[in-house]
Amino acid sequence: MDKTYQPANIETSWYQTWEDKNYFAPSGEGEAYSMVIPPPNVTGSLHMGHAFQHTIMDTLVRYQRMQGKNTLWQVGTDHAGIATQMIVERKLAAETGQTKHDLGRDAFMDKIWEWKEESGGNITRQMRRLGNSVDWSNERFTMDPKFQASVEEAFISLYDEGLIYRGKRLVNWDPKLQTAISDLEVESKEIKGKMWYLRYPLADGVTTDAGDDYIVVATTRPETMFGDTAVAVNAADPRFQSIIGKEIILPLVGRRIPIIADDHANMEKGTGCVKITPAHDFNDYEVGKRRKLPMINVLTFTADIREIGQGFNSDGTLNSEINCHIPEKYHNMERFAARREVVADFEALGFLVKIEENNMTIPYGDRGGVVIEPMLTDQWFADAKTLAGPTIEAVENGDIKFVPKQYENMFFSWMRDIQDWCISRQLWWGHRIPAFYDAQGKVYVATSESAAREKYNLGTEITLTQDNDVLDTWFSSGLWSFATMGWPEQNDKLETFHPTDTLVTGFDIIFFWVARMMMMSMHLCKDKQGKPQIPFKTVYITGLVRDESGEKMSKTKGNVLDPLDMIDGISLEDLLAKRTGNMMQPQMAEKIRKRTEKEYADGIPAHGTDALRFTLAALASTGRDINWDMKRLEGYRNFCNKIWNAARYVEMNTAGEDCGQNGEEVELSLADRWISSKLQQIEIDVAKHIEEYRLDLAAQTLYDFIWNEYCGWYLELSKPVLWNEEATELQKRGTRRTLVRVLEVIMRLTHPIMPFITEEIWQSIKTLAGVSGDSIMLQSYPKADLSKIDLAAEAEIDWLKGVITGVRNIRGEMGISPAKELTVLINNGSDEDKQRLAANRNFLMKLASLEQITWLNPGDEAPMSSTQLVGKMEVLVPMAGLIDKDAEVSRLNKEIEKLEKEIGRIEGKLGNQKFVANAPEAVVAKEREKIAGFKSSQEKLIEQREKIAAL
RNA sequence: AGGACUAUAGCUCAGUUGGUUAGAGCGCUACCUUGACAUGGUAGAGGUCGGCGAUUCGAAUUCGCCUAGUCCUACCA
Repeated sequence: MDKTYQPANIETSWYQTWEDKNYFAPSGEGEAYSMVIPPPNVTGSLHMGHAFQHTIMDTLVRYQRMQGKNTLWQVGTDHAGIATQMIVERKLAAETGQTKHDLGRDAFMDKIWEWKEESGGNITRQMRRLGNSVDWSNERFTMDPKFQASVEEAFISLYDEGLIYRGKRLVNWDPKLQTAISDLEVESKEIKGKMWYLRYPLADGVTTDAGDDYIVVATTRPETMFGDTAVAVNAADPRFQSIIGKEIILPLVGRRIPIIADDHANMEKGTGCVKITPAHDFNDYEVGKRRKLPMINVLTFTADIREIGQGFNSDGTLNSEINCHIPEKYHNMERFAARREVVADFEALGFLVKIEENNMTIPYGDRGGVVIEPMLTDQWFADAKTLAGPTIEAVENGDIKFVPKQYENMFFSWMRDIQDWCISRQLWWGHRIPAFYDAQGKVYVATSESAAREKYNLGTEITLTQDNDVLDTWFSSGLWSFATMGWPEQNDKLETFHPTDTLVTGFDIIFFWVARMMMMSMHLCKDKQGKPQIPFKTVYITGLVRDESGEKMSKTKGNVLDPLDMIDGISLEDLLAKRTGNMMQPQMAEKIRKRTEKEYADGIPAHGTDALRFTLAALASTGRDINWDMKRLEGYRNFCNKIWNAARYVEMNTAGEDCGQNGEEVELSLADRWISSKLQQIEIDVAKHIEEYRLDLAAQTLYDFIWNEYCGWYLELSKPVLWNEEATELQKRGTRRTLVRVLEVIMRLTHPIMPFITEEIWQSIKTLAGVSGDSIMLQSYPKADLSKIDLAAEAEIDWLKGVITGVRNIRGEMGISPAKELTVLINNGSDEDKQRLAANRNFLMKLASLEQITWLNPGDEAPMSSTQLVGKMEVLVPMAGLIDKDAEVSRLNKEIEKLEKEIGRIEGKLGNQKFVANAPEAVVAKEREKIAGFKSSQEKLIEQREKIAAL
């Protein structure tokens, strides 16, 4: 073994071995345990959030595999419709200046597939580097033909049941991407905007009660006024009673529109008069439906002003009666330019009453980043309300559990108020909607044109054309848990592994994905009793990985970290290139450069996969966001090095030696019995923490045991045995056997979190430990043997540690060199102390670095000494020539003061009658015991201090 | 506006059913190249647990209010 831990030397080769030997695939034996990976974007790359989730998933699946389960971790990617199409469009524009329309649909699709081939390996490469034990033999992609068939089947059966329908509705329209998007893809942002108060003149000489021949409406979107089809006032508003039913003449356009009464108009807000534009505002749309108002769409799909509006009736049918005139100067004008013009024209007419500053929230597309436009279009919708019902029940009755539980509330609040889901997208990259239209626009839903003819009995004289649109990516992702396993085909895999056990994902996609997967699975999959099948039993929600100052990592902020850079390291130059290259907002580059140079002046050194995984596990307290801390990563790399060197020590002392592999007789030292005892407790704790999704506690438990107990104490305690020429072969064999066996167990315990280093070490010591097997991956997870718990040994080691630490404390405080071997006297010891001293003299001499230990009997004269207490027993280090009187007095004072504080605190407690009367007996007794101990210690130290001070 | 979460050492975080001398890592101080490891060892320093109040014999832990921050939902003519 190398002297220092070199992760790069071991990681890739072990992964290759595991994969080649197909260890990741289900074993086919034992109880099933399954998980599906949240499918990442096929052309994307993994960020820290993925690394975090993948570490959790891999730890769970490796743990379950070692528990003997038949484990499946289903892997795959999704096609990420909008994101991928955008990238390829941008690439195309940059390379050839062409748009997708220049190429045409088929040729453009070829370009996307090329891009997928080119960049699609990224993710899977990263996953291999992260050590993820996914079942590569069953890798899936949402655009694979088989998956495509599942998507079509789902769509068609939902349509046939009436749960999918098509309609002309107002939807969220992204004018940049020119597609509809769902509510969830809209992000609200606070913005300082303006409110314009516009005068609308009353027609036919009508006046208001106040005598005005106009009314004033307030609006944040003047440019939509071309599409106004009414002005609403509240029926109860005394100011406008007399004009309800009258008309106004819409400025700039000249159209007469009615003044209607509707509760939507709030008397307290604005002027009490609201312009109603049903084709461009969700509230107005509802008003329009209630009041049967016509709708006029005045915007193009790129959100420019149309040359003439499109008129519709409130039911969505064409209305050719209504005047849709738009003044020529506005034709094809961009929406915000049009806004300025409308305001200017109103001002010129004297119709602009005032402008107010207005704080408001504006909807932006989460992908395109431009303001979303409510747009009247034909779209496909899924009846989410109906689909949601059973999923709510499943969470209510505990069939599906969220960890942490508070996310259930979030889930409920959303599901109980769910809106129909717009599932069509005006994109090319995705699953094309399996719907066909005849010349009259009548729709036929089937997998293909010929299937449609057959299903609907259509003759060849009828021409059919397929719907141009594709499905929302989340529609296909919603099928992920079961379509990856072959649904609609009923097969063994589905039967064995569905429902899956655990889903690990982030809270940000609970609605996008988790809820949709629940809806789809419960509607489309039924168990043998016909009961809706849930997709997973537990949803483990992780927090976000943020940067060191708590900010979200994002490309625009330039604070993104690639998990592989943490593993393999990266130079500052390369990191800068990564962060500032190919930016959407190049103006940020300078700021990012400065920040990166400051934080990573020397780039990032390599830490290895195991250290990264251990860090992520150690930070994974459930549901909490993680602020990434590079120092912590360094600490855990050092931990790996520690393990590595401990293993070297073990190997050096056991290789070629008799370690009792064949069950030879051994004699176990106190330390041997103690470490074995401790190990049992650790085995219980770690398994419990993993089962409870507390990987942070599991990691902490392992860290503490390995570093502080095994390395810190046990390895040191093994030296006096192994290096003692007087030790018997039985004793040496006992210690060697314990050394190597405990290490072997530690490796198995730690393997789910740190797969590589544990495999490497396990391989090199397995024979010494008397075990065989091809890989640690396939070994069983350690299980505690309660018969090995030895409380007497633990108590005796505590005593031993007390004496050693006592001497070391004197040494440290008094500045005595560790090289100086000390003489120690033991005073006021009990019979038990005497016995323990006799039994452990060898350990004490070595670990406390002593020259001599002398047991003082009652009446024996003790020299002036520095004192440490172990219980009632005094550990004395003679001061002569070594220790300064004043230093010792001040050391004692420090101790005495500490005890004084504690004694005062407990005295207060015990002096409180209510405490003594009400607290449980055991608690009171414990306090009494404590204070007695503190008092006797304090007395001894005071006595000692007086003696020394008197010198 | 409604809801959720968070606030513990200089920093990043633990603290399970109320009873601990409130812990870990990093950082800090002093000393140490002792035959696994300086990516190390030994000994230390450092916290009135965001604030106020309540319940209790006893609160970091339970409850209420407040402050700060993060997030979600809704509304904004």
